[in-house]
Amino acid sequence: MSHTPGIRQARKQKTRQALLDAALELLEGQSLSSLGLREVTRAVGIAPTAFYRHFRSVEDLGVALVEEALGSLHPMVRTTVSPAGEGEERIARAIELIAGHVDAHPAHVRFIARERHGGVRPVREAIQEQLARFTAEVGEALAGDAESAGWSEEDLLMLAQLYVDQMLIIASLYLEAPASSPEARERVSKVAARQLRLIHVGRRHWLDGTGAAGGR
Amino acid sequence: MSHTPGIRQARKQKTRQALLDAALELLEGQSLSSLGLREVTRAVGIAPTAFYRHFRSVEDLGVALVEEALGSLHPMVRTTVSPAGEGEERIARAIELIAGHVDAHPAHVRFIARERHGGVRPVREAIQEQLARFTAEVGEALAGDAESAGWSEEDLLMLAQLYVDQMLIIASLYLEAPASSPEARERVSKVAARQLRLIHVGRRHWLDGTGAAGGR
DNA sequence: TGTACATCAGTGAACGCGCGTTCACTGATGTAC
DNA sequence: TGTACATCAGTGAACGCGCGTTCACTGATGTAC
Repeated sequence: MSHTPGIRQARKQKTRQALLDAALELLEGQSLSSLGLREVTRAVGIAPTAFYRHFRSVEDLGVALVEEALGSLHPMVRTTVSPAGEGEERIARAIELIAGHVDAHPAHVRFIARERHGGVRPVREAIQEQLARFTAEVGEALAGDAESAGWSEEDLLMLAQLYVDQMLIIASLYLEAPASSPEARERVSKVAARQLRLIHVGRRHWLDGTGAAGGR
Repeated sequence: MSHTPGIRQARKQKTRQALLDAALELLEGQSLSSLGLREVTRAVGIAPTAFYRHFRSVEDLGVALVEEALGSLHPMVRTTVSPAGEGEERIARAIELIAGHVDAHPAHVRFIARERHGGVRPVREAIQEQLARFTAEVGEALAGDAESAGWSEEDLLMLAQLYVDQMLIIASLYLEAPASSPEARERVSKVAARQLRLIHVGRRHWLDGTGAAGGR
C-alpha cells in the first residue's frame, strides 16, 4: 500500500491504453496477424521500441484486447439471461443488450468475431476460454429457471452453447448492417427475435413425447 | 472448339492449382491478410514474378479459394437437406455430411471459418455471397417439405439461416476436435445432434398457439 | 511435313521500403536517509 | 526539507531481412501457310 508510485505508473497505464486503443482501431480493417508493431506505435506517437515496455509482442497485445473486449461482459450477460420474465420479453431484452453493445463497442465486437477463428493461436485460445465461461454461466442461469425442470446437465449445456453461438451470430449481423440504416438494423432485429423464439419453442417442447430427458 | 491449345494451357492450369494448394496449406497457420506472395511461390517452387501470370494479388487468389471451397458444395447441401425421411434420420445424415466434409477438406473449412469475418474485404464478401446462396437453397428445400405447411416465406428464410449458421458452427467444432481423438469427435456429434433436434422441435411447434404464421 | 513468326508461362536481377529487434542513452520520478 | 542514488518509460540510431513490383529476357508451345 505504501508503494503507490503514482505519476509514473499512471502515465505508463495511459500509454498502454493508448496502444490498445490504436491497435483496436487499426484492426477494423485488417487481421491481428498482419498488424505491425511499428504501425501501432506510429499511431500512438511513440518510438517503436517503447512498445516493449508494455507488451512482449503484438500477439500479447491481442490477448490483452480479448480480456478488454469480453472480460467485463460477464455480469451483463448473467443479469440479462438470468432473471425471469415472460419468454418474449426476455428475448427482446437479450436483443437490445446485443444491439446496444455492438453500438457502443463495434470495434471490440469485430475484433472478437474476426479473431475467434483467426490466425493467432494464443488469441484464439483466449477467446475460446472466455466463450466457454459464458456458456457455463448461461448454463447456470438456465438451470435456475422453471422451464428447465427435468433437464439433464448435458442438455442444459447444449442449450447454453446454442444461445452463446446465436448471440455472436446476431452481434456480427448487426456489425454488417450499416449503422446509417435503421431499416437494415430493424431487419436484423426481427430475424434475430424469430430465431431466438424458435429456439425457445424448441426448449418448451423438448421433453414432450419422451418421459425421459431428451435422448432419442 | 478448334482452339484447344492443350499442353500450354494444361501446364498453366497445373501451376495455378499448385499455387492454390500451397496457399491453402500455408493458411492453416495464419490469416490471408498476412500471407505473402513470395511465401506462396516459394512453396510451389517458381519465381515470385510468375505469380502474376495467375492472380493479380493474394486477395485475388483468396477469392478463387472461396469458389474452390464452397462452389462445389451446393449440390451436396441440396440433396442432403431436401429429400424426406424421418426427422432424426435427416439430422444424422446432415451431421455425417458435415463430419465427412471436414475430414476430407479440413483446410478449406478452416479457411472459410477464418476468412468469413477476416481482414480481406473481397474475400469476406465472396464468402457472404456463397452463404447467402446456401441460405436461399436451404429455404427452397424447406419450402417443399410437408412440415413447412403454413409457414411464411420470411419464417422459412429465418429457419434456413439458422440451419446454415448452425452447420458452420458444427463444422468448426469438428475442426477444433483433434482428429486423433474419436471421443472428442463423438462428443461434438452428440451436442450437434441435440442442437439440431432442438431446432427441429421448435420447428414442429412453431405454429402451435397462434392460428397465424409465427408472429408474437 | 516443314518453315517462319507469334504467343506467353516462367525467369532473374534490381529497386526502394518498412519491418522487428538490439543497444546504449536520457531525464523525470521514486526512495532512502 | 534537502541531497544522493536507483528506477524505469521512452528515445533514436543501427542492423539485417524479406517484402511486392518493374522490367527485359528466354524458350517451349501454338499457328499460319
